[in-house]
Amino acid sequence: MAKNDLIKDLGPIAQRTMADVVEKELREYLKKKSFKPGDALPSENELAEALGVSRNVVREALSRLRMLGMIETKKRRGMILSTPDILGSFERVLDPLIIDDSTLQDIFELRLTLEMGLADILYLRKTKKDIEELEAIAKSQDPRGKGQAFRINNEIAFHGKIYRMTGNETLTRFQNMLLPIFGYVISLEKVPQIGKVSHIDLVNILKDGTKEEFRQGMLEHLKPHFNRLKK
Amino acid sequence: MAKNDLIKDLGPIAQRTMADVVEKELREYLKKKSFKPGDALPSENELAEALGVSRNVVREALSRLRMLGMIETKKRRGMILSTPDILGSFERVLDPLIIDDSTLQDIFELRLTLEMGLADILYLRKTKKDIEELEAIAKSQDPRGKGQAFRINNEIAFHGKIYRMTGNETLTRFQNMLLPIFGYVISLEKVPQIGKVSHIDLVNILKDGTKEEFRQGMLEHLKPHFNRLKK
DNA sequence: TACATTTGATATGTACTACATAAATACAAT
DNA sequence: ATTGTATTTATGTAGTACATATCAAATGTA
Repeated sequence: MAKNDLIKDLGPIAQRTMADVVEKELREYLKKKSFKPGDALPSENELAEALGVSRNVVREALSRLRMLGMIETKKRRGMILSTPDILGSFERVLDPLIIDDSTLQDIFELRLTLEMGLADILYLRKTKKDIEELEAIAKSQDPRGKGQAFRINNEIAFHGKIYRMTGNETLTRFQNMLLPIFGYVISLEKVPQIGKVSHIDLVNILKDGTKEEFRQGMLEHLKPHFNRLKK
Repeated sequence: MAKNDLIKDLGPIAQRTMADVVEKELREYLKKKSFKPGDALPSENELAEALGVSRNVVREALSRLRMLGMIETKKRRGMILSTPDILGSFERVLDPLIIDDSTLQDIFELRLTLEMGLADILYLRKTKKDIEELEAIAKSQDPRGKGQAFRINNEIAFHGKIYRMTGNETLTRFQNMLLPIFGYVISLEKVPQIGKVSHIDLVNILKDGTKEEFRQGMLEHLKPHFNRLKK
């Protein structure tokens, strides 16, 4: 049997460390006991003894949960369960340089999907004031290009404002995190292309147009990106 | 000055532990040296000595990076940088029970946004075979309710298939993670409501209809959820 | 009694040591 | 050339020790 086949059939044995096990164990423990935010956890020593591992291992596992914001620790008081920032952990990993190309492409498409799906919530929440601010941003953007960096900043300012207009903080933060990826993928293209519908056009649609018109306008605006998608 | 103002102005001093600092330090180190996946890292002892902390602290920081999939460790060989699973960390935190209500609502809307934005990529990639499979799923679903659990499973199967049809693995996994949240928020409503457009209707649109018709159909299908959104 | 101060106990944070274990390397043997 | 053996090295785990912050109780004071 060829070596490649062997690798395919067997693969490396996943060797889990005690810290891995304890992390999982703790997570299940928290779930099982249905701890609520603010509830106190047993001390590190108690956990270590109960699990039959060294305090060291417990601390490595706790360190992970702490990073995710699932627990907070105070000296003497002990540890309490808290409500994690769900995007915090995400943020740590979103570096274009360490993400594989396939996933980068996926994220690129994910962002396009969000952009095309915004219209409904946007039209539910947009205010006159918001549109005025968006217009100000769009007008400050000279269509005559001043280089790649300037163009990308424009994009960020404009689209970022649109997300903020939805009033959805998680969504806004999320798209903000996706921006570097998006920018990275765009930077790979040789000749930057611009859609037929400009930012100003979109603002005008937001003023008088319907949801459907806005969606159509956004599609046109993003057309160059959609055109690059592979079937 | 009232106490609340004080808290607002000053806030608690964020007491960062050495592990926090080392984690950040390591992350910057990896970035600065522009390590690529597969590259070997210094040993724990070397890192500890260089940073002037105990090996213990270094291990707590490394444990976090290991959880995120940023590094892999093998005995004797040492540590190597690897490409993290960007959704892996996300998954760990997505428990409806520990997320605050405001964020739950945000995620609910995020999922609706994705659903409404899918049409373009879906129409780019859908195949005849996919539609047939989707139809099979839709037809196996008896519209006469068999209880909440059955209805939710139907939703998951059908919409899950739609996401898979986009060929975007990250997107598919992402929505799969959002499902528990979505289900949880829905379960809070007293009287379950069903949109005018059924799954079978959506399949039929996919067969013959346009992108815009599909989007309109999806909007109708999700109408009960959209109606619950607050302005 | 009410309030301020001191003291003690406790849980986390950090350091250090020790050893088991796995794995790469070199070398010997069949 | 493949297999077996010894050595070395880095991680994985255990355990001890102590600093530090903080809660709680005890003590002192008006």
